[in-house]
Amino acid sequence: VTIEPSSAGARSPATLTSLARELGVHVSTVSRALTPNPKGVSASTVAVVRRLAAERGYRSNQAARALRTGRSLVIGMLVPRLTDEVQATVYEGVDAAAMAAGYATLVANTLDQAELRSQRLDLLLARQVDGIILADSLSDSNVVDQLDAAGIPYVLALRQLPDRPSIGTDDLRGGRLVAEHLLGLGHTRMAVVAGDTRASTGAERTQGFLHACRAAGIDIAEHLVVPCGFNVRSGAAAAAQILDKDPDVTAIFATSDNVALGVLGTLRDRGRSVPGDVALAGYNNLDMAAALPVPLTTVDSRLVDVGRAAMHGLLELLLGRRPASERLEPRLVVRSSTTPDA
Amino acid sequence: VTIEPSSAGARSPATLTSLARELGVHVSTVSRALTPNPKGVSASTVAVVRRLAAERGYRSNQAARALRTGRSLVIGMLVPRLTDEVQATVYEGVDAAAMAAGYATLVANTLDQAELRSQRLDLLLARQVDGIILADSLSDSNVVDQLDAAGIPYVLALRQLPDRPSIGTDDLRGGRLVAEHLLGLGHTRMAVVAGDTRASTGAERTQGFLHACRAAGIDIAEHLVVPCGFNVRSGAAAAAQILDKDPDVTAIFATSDNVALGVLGTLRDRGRSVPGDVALAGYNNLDMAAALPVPLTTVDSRLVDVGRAAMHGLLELLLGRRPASERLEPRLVVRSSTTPDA
DNA sequence: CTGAAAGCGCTTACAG
DNA sequence: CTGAAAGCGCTTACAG
Repeated sequence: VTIEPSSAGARSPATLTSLARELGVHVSTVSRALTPNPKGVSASTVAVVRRLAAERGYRSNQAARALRTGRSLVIGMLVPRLTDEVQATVYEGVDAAAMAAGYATLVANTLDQAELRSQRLDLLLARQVDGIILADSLSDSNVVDQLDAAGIPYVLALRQLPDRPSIGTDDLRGGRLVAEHLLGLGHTRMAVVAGDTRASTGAERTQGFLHACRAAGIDIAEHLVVPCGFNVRSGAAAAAQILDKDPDVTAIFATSDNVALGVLGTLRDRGRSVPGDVALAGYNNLDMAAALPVPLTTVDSRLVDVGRAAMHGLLELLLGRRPASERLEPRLVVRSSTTPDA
Repeated sequence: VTIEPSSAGARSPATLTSLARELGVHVSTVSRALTPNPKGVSASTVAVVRRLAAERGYRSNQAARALRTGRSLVIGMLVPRLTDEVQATVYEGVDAAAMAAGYATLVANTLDQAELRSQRLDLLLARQVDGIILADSLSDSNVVDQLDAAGIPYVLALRQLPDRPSIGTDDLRGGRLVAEHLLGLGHTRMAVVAGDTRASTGAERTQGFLHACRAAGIDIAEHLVVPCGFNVRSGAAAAAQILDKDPDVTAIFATSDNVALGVLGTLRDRGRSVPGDVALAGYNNLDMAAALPVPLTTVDSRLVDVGRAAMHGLLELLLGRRPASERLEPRLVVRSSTTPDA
């Protein structure tokens, strides 16, 4: 079979049928020859078919494949907001693992708003996603019930919910690590900027911190544990509230680096130095943390690993197995915002 | 027609055929009744069909629709890396506009690597995307030629290329705004951390800056214009190089806020204060810029608007019209990193 | 206004 | 090892 030079772009895209016609074989033969591990086709046929397919720039039509097989090879992911580097990093892990497994990922921002969350979920389901990764779970969110009812496989990432398959880091332990570090430096007058406590991340990091303090005989007043949104602005406001209530705190734990950055801004505005007047710790170990004028002590929450593991869990689910929920080990990263000599 | 209570989740998902059977009408009638603006169907039929569709939780199968109509209602977007808040913000604009128009967006990281770029492009094309937004163009990238050859509509966002449809901000002007600001403060000994000069953003912001300086009679030595990757680490290294060559620069312009953050770290390590010893300006006006211990002077590059406009341009293209390339107006945001009293 | 039919491109069980 | 057929769920031009 001689192959005509293809007049680039002009002709309509190659299909199994067009290849079959050109080769004088049946479309089903072409289809078989093009599967990853062809079986029941002669090696020579495979070679000829693949050569022409490459020549013609053939690309399998995923819509047709999806319709026929009932699997779209697309998974959906719901995140609070992708401009948050924390979320974007988890997504990076998900996407890498998804691509490696032949899946594409459709992400959607839900801005932690219930209405938007269910609207975007609907859109994902209409797109026939094979499964979903939820990185935006809040204690009051009900999308998991919708998913259970619809029978769509899903895995929670980063934020967990009781009795649901989920992958995250051990946030209780992460909070404890920070507490032990600050206690070891002699701090007793401490405050927590807790983040969104409807998210298990904010709640458990805070809880782990408070537990460890209590175990050391230090009780932290309730009004010095201030919830806030997981962003710079909201962190700044929460810090202001704390300093109004107790201007003499010597250490602040923020449950995310972005929140810590907001706290830093407020401390600056109030003329308090870090760590001279106030020691400050964040969480997540974003790139930004190391680069700040005063490098930030924080906890590495292994966000790419979380994303990758969540996708692997979902793949298990898609194969009909039951993946175990996992809690990865967090790691304390000590820098100058808590210890000047770091 | 009475509607049986649906046994949630258990039964297989509703299709046009299942609805038609249940109502005793033809599938084509159901299809027509469910289009946004039904024509050639009686109002009463529309009502009955829609009621049952809602009751049964019917969702149009997008794979089937795509196969039949030849349009997937999915667009692809190539970005260097979504963990860069700049890119994530452009994506947010694209996604918002896409969703409003009934499109889903498939994003892919290309890490500014040619090989990965063409691999991910291939995957997008196999998914039958209707069009593509390229936010990762470099002067040496050839994917646009591939796209031209394949006849796929595309729009460049943020980074431009000669003679291609593109939406961005006026980076020449943005660079000029920074130069005029610094010149106005009396600086003459200045340096530029240029970012990736294969990207039009890095190249033009730098060019605009240098032009304005030259127009004011200030020439900046070539070795004080240092290219780097658009990230914190690389910005830090470039700043070190600059300070090694001229320890007495009084002002540095970084073509992105992340790069500026890296410069800040190096200045800290060298014991130089900002703006006392060195004035520093960034670009993009990320949230982080305002929160830094020394709030950062920067240029608002209207990233969400860029994303939204790029998607609108692509929609025009999909309708067969030729959208004009656009350059949005940047805006200088002065903060304390250049003027202590700001 | 409604029905009947064709067909988008693919995969897969069934023959031979 | 190859062919022929059916069918995934939808849309749309064509009849009536």
